[in-house]
Amino acid sequence: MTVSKMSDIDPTVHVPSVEPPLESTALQMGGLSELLGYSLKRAQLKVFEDFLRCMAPLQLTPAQFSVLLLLDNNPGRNQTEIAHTLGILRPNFVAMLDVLEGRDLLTRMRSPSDRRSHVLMLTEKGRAILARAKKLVATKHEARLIELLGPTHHAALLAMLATIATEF
Amino acid sequence: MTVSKMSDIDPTVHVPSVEPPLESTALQMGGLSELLGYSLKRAQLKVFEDFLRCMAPLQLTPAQFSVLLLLDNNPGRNQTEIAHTLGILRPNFVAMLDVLEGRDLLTRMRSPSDRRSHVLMLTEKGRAILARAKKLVATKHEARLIELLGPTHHAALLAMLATIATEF
DNA sequence: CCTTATTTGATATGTTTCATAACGATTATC
DNA sequence: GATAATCGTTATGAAACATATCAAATAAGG
Repeated sequence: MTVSKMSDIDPTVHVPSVEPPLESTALQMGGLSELLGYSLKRAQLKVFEDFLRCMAPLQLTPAQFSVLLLLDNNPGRNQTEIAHTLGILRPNFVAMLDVLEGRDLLTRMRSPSDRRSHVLMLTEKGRAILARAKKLVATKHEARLIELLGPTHHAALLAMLATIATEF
Repeated sequence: MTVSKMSDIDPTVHVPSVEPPLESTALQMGGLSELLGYSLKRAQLKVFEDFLRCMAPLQLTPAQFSVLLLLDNNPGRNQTEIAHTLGILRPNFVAMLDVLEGRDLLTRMRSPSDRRSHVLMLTEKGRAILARAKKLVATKHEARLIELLGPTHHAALLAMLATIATEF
């Protein structure tokens, strides 16, 4: 509390109304900042923004990066499996793959065992881009976040977010 | 590490290949879960989902709730100011206000001092809905999150998200 | 004053993201 | 062998997000 009590104010003294040079005062958030969802969204937007900046030389969105990373760690999976674990609906995944395949970062191959499904695999170029992307993410993006929060807090934050994502 | 060393395995013993009843094994996340942006997005989606569930009886989205809350704490502000502090672009704010005004939760009044701008104010109904909404958020929504994380972790999480949102 | 610039709410428009229904081809089930 | 389920795909729509522009009102500069 920085405001004086009424009894402290001498009515004979001219108080120069301490707020005049304020250019349209900042708004009261009214507890909005204490809403986890609000802070989550705000933080997420900032983080994605920075991700895009760091990844600008490779022209990869967060979603595209996650697809390449998942393919690299799970070769031979089909579209349904990859899309599902990323929370992407299959119809929307098609156009996404069209773009990545058009950039020659991955290939769709008809599976010999089940000729309905496509086996997804990173191309040589796809693996190269992913390697560079992982370096950029680690050194430019995530490193900045760790620097801001400290490694301990950063780890704690990750753990709490995982808890929410899986157990909420 | 739950995997035995090779030297621990007796080659004469039949190991029943511990993975057979797995229906299309879970995918390797390949470090994706350690990406703050990924976990942030996942957690944010879950939280918003729950917010909508809790708010279903009042039919308020997170964005609509934030507008009502901000108006209640900052009466007499115009559209530009409210929209700006919420990170909403003015053109998109118009339709949002049309809906809320159509539901008789707020009113647009031409300002006497500056007849370009609209002074926004909650109606009686708007204040009533907001009061019920705040109760629902506190008792159903945020309470569940605090129960999941514990009050201390919940507070720490809020603080870190605020740090990211403001200083990143 | 009078001209010029800026601001406010609004419209139009486009892009991106997200969600649902349905189809042909293939495979599984009974 | 008929029926059902699954795969990738297309079509389509709703919602969120962004840009350019407008008329009206106000502010600023000469």
